[in-house]
Amino acid sequence: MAHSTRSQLLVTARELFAERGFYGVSIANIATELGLTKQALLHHFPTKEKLYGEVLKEISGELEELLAEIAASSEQPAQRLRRFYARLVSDDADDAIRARLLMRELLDNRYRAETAGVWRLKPFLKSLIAMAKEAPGWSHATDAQALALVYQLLGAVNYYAISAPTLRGILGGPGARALKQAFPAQLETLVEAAIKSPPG
Amino acid sequence: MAHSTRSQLLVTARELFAERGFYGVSIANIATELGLTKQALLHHFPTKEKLYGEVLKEISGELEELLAEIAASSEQPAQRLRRFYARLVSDDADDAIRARLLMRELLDNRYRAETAGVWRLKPFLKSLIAMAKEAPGWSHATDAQALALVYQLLGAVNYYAISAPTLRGILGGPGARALKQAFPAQLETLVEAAIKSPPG
DNA sequence: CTTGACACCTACCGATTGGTAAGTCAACAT
DNA sequence: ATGTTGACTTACCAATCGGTAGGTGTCAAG
Repeated sequence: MAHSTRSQLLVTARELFAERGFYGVSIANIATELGLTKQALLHHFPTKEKLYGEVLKEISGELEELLAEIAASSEQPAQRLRRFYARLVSDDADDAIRARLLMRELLDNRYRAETAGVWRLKPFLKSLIAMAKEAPGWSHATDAQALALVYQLLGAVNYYAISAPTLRGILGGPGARALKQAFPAQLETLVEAAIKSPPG
Repeated sequence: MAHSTRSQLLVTARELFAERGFYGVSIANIATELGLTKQALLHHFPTKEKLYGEVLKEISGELEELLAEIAASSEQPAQRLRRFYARLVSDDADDAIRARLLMRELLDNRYRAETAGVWRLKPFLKSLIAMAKEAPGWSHATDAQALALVYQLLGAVNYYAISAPTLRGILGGPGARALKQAFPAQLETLVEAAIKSPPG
């Protein structure tokens, strides 16, 4: 049932929530996008919150999957981290949508925290910390230091990932394209430089 | 008129927009926070959009002011950049509110772009790029490369700045405090390492 | 031929949204 | 005394919000 109404609703909801935020989208918006009424949506998802929660669950699952895939590789720790961050900044439109929705959740969840099980990000961060501490020079770092590192890099990637429309506005098409081209190499440099500068 | 109703409304609006986003806050919410009716607010600001626009204008002004202040100092370029980023991650609650609101604007402005004059961030980014290109080894970098650098660092700082509640949820109080303590030093390391790794 | 489940609909609900209209009331200038 | 003005109010509006109630039509199983 890859194209069932239900899964189409989830896809559409993800896109709209990512673009306009939870309060910026009505269930009617989501349903009419597929030529349905909001009652059709409510037939598949009992409430708006539940729908949002399911979108979030899908996303956290995808993230863990991605990290697990890279963690399972036989590369060096530093190389794995580089590849992980590079992967997050891919051109894939779905990745941008996911980054936007996660950023919004980061901003909003103070007001929806426990209801949606947001702390799902916890194992994801734990894995990242573990990966960082395997890098040369980082084995003696504290968890807080390793977390600061991976979190800063996460920020470097995701901040950019959500900025595409704004940057295109500020820089214009050619400027935005030049940035898009320069960004990955600069990011790799940043990740490498950061790992090579362990604390202490 | 430092404590005029008008300026109090602007302060309250900034806080609430930062916490819940444009669509998550009603003008009635903002007004009742000060014991007023929403019509009192509409007396001072003709529409909700105009109110939001004024908040945004204030904020971009503050950012440019901060950057100008640091740019005017006699420090070395690299030192100025380090201090600028460190300043953004201060404990100041107002800084956190500003970071949250800017992040929301970054996410939302595709749908409100020209109306609110968001491209005000442009001179701010230009100044940052100029400051980066003054650092040793960066004079031959392209604008796109310098922008990639400063934008990544901006992301590293702001992503963390908006994450406080979520991280407290994930890590618990002690863990969050340890991170808060480790973050600035790690950030300085990151900025330094990044500047010392010019492209090419 | 009937039954029941499923997917979806129209009709409706009370609450809330941003905003308008038309005041009231105190302070101040003439 | 008499306007005028600024700050704020109550009363109201149509539109939209999330959600409920009670259908209709289709299709497969018995």
